[in-house]
Amino acid sequence: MTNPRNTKAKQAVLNEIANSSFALSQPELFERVKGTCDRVTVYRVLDRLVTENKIHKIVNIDGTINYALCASCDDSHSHAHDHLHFSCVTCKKIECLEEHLIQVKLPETYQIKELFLTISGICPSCQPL
Amino acid sequence: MTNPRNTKAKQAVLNEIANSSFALSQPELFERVKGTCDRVTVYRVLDRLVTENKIHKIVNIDGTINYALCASCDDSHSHAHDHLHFSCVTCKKIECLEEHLIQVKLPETYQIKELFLTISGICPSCQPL
DNA sequence: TTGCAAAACGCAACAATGTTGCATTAAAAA
DNA sequence: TTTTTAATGCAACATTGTTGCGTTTTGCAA
Repeated sequence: MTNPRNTKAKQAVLNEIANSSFALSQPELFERVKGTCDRVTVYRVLDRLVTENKIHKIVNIDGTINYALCASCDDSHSHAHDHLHFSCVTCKKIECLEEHLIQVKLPETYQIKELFLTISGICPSCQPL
Repeated sequence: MTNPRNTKAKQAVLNEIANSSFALSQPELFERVKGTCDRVTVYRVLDRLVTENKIHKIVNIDGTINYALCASCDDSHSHAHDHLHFSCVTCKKIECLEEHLIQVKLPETYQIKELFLTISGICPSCQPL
């Protein structure tokens, strides 16, 4: 295993992700760390952070890829994302709902590896009165 | 409401989707109807078919977008895709498992619109002995 | 503290996927 | 058959992501 390094770009990207209440895409992240590093670096930093289990990748319902911290995750175990994501159609934010675990029964001829559940709708902050 | 027309391109695309046992992406579809119509037309045809509720869009776990018929769907009702998709890590094919409906309970502060569940794993055809 | 190996970076170029504008073609209704 | 306008082709552009390579910087170790 190679030694990961702590660089300015990595810190900046991780910081933005950590301080955001919702998942961010690469373009959104680049916008926020602009000046700190190159566009390509953001891609590479994100790949590394995912590999290091610092962040995880969320595919939104429209196919866009977003990144978020995972409160329940630490470096010591591999990621098993059997929790769900909520995607708000109003504010477009993506939340992890880690307390909601998913269980599905399939015929035994299917071997399940991972579950990806995203629910679209209106989040609490965007509810009309 | 405008009148949809039945064109060669539309028939060709729909035909490929109907004759495939798994969901196809735009590039895959274009490859299969090459010669019949332009690349851009495939995009437009797909948009129209989705609007007309003839096919539905599936976002795969890697963010790629695929299209499939929905056996249980007809033109008379709006699409509610509360069934799940199985994405095989071996053959890369995506299947609709329409018999498996999903039910999730969230706090009432969340207003649910649609559910997107994709399970990755190994499909029956790709199981090792 | 300084030197060094390689991890990480910037930049340029490229690739894949999707979108838009506009003039032309062709469905399907009159 | 004529007419209307949905649909197409083509060219140009936009966005997102990738690759190669020479240069910089980090973290370790002398």
